[in-house]
Amino acid sequence: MKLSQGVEWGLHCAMLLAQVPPGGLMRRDALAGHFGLPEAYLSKHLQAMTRAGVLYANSGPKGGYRLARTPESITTLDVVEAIEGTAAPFICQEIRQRGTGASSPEECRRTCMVSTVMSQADEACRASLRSVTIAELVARLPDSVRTRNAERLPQLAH
Amino acid sequence: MKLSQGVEWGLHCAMLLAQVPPGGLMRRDALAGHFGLPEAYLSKHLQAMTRAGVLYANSGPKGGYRLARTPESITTLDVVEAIEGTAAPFICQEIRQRGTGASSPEECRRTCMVSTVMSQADEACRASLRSVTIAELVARLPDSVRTRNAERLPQLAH
DNA sequence: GTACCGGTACTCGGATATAGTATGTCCGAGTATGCGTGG
DNA sequence: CCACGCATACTCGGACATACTATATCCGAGTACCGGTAC
Repeated sequence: MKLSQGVEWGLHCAMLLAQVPPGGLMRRDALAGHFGLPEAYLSKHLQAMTRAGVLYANSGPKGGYRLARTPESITTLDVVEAIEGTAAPFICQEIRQRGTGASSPEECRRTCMVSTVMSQADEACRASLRSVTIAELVARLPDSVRTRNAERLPQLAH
Repeated sequence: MKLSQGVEWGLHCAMLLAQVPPGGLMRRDALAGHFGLPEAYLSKHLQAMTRAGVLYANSGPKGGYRLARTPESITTLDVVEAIEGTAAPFICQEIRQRGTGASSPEECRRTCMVSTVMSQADEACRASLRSVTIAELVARLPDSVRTRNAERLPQLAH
């Protein structure tokens, strides 16, 4: 059940990219250096976010990453699903239909209660993540951090 | 992020044990046979639930498992935590304090927003699981299943 | 002087090793039973 | 006949292999730039 640490990296990177001036691209090594992360491994997560349509990437000189949409339209759930995958964490194996105490297909027309409860918990978790956007995360950063980024990022981006 | 399949096994076993007549113990092989599960591996999860105080186990002849408490006082969260562990799925590594863009300890007096959001989602998930008890899961089983269990279980338990 | 072309340097993307955890299995510790024995 | 002690069979508990996924890294595909060259 442990959550990948890549989620933390992805969210912080998304927050940082949200603070880059419009039109600016930020290179992979700049992102990695800003947070002290291994660039080679970070690339995997950035790649996943790009595939999921959260980031937009450009190759070649003057290339780099930027958000694919506005920070207001990107939720934390988008980032988590981009990295962890959209598959449900719980997959019912219908063990109620197996073994000596197996239920008949008739009795299984309704979804297994265990599966239902787990799905509800999953949905509650997703709803919580969906309710917060990247823009809101950035807005709640300390003022000093935002101002420092506003000063440093134009130099790192291009 | 994938959830262990042992959770499904544990919940179904807890539901079944809740239907055993009071005072009756159910052996491990009976549980495994009822659901068609590998007995050797199931023992690991039953062991975890016993350690967590969800189940009570008795060794020797006439031994077996029973619920440690009433089905009304055992929540699905209890079972999930017993098997998956109580550790939070997300652990903040404070990458905001690392790298060239590191924030000062002053700016980090407040908890990292990323960590906060993830904790809220985790708490939402737990609250959802906590709101459903084993007794309620059993109550929502099809009548035919409950009656069949009421007939079969006294033979399997002792 | 200008437009075209080729080479070059730089960026991201996917294929490739390694480590840690979930999965699956086995044998040993502990216990109530049942029998044999002695009083 | 009764009580005690011992051997036994049966149960769960934890130590031991294996498979899969997350972690970590590297090199190749693609692109924009820059300089040289021909007109």
